[in-house]
Amino acid sequence: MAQKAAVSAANSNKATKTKKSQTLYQKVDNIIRQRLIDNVWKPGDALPSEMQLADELDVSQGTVRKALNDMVTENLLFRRQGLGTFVSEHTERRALFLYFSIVGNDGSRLLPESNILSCEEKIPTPEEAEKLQLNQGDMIVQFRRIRFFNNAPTIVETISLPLEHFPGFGTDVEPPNNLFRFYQSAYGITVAKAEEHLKAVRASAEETDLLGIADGAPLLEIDRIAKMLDSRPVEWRVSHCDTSNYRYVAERG
Amino acid sequence: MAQKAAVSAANSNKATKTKKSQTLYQKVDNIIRQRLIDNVWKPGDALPSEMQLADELDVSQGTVRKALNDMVTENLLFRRQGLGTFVSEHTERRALFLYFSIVGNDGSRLLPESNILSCEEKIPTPEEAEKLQLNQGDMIVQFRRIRFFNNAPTIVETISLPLEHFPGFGTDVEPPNNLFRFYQSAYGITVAKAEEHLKAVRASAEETDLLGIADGAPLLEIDRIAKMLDSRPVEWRVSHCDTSNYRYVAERG
DNA sequence: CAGTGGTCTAGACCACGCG
DNA sequence: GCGTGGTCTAGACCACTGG
Repeated sequence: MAQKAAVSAANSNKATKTKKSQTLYQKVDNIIRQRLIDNVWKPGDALPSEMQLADELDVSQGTVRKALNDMVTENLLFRRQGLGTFVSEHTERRALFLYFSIVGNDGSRLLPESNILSCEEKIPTPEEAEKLQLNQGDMIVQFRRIRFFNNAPTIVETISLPLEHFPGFGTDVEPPNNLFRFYQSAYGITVAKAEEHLKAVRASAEETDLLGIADGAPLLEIDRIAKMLDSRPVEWRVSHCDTSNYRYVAERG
Repeated sequence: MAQKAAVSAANSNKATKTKKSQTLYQKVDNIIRQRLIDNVWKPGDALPSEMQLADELDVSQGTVRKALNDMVTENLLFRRQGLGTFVSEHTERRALFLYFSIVGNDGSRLLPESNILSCEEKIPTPEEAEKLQLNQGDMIVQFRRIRFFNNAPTIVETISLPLEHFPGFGTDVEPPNNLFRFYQSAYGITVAKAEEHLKAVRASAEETDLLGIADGAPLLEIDRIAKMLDSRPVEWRVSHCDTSNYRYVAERG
């Protein structure tokens, strides 16, 4: 029989107060979250059933359910009635709807194709080190690529990664189009959330050339930090988009 | 005694199937939502307690709780332990954090001041009628304003409203800086969500002049439709922002 | 103090997916 | 048929608020 990993050693009615008051379902949440971070359960895997988890952690099914539901709303897990609870994967659809906000003027969604322009390992600039929260001496791998919608060049991207987490990236293998899925399958790194900063900028001479647009045309700059399950930054990406035929969408409220 | 408004007339164990399968808490949700739309409970009001609602609607407290919690995550309601459940208001903070995405380069949040440039009632163009889902013959009120951060002109906005919902707007009274709060207090209209479309555009000659920027400088265009509780559009706003010292922020995932 | 929402439990039945 | 998650109930106790 599996040994019980009770959430709390002493759960008597008026237990001695622990320093940090944390509810039961929060403890359950943290335990499950840690197992995702440790890759105990990998993307695509089914979790044990609610009853099994409740049994193992010595809480009621309702408490497990609340913890799981919270993680479902965070898109870390998803559930299918009659089947089970599963760890989210970075599928094409997920990349398209959760982490890619550029759509056609008619609202159509499509992942653009990519061509790598350059790739190098380098010592980070102070800005890069700060954005990726690097330690002294950490290296990064940085590459630029151009992206096409229906063969029309539309986006120029500069992507920086902490080399520590991505050994051999860009030298042993060609980076694929869907990067987040690749981070997950090749390095076990799951992108859990991202913060985007947007500005309007003038196209550089190089961008003018690459995108085939007028001199000094306006481009939409998307400056994004992507973070892992434990909130550490994993990727810094700056995208410059020609929004003549495309737009960035966001929901508020 | 208040008359019971039971959610379902016949709730026997194996009730005759209704055409649309809807769960109990969804019915409760819809009833409460409709009361918000009908202004039975106004912004700032406290709802009856969970037990009272459960009693009135003839369901358990847990079912009411689930319905209320769903609406809390939608920001329609908020709860304060020991006090009660309340209808959300468009306070300054709400406007700032939920519906205003422009922050300083250092991350500071501040609502800009506004000056009205022009205001008129007019027949909508086909595009305006489509964006606001107007019927034949409906009029709109349209005004332009310029917005300042610390006295620096930064945003030029064009705002269109269906006159039907805003009688006397712009003629009887000067539109204030915080519009959403004004829609709510003066017209009983609550903005519940919004969809934003972003592009990079060149400043027009007029904008160049108003914002004191270089000729043809890039501006961030925010094209937004704001919707009421029942999802009907109430406002179309196009903002052109000088993002030299400010940026638009969004969270993903 | 009484009343509110917040947490937790236990058990029942339903709806779904698969063999 | 069986196991899964989804819904619903009933009741207990806790934590917070205000008078």
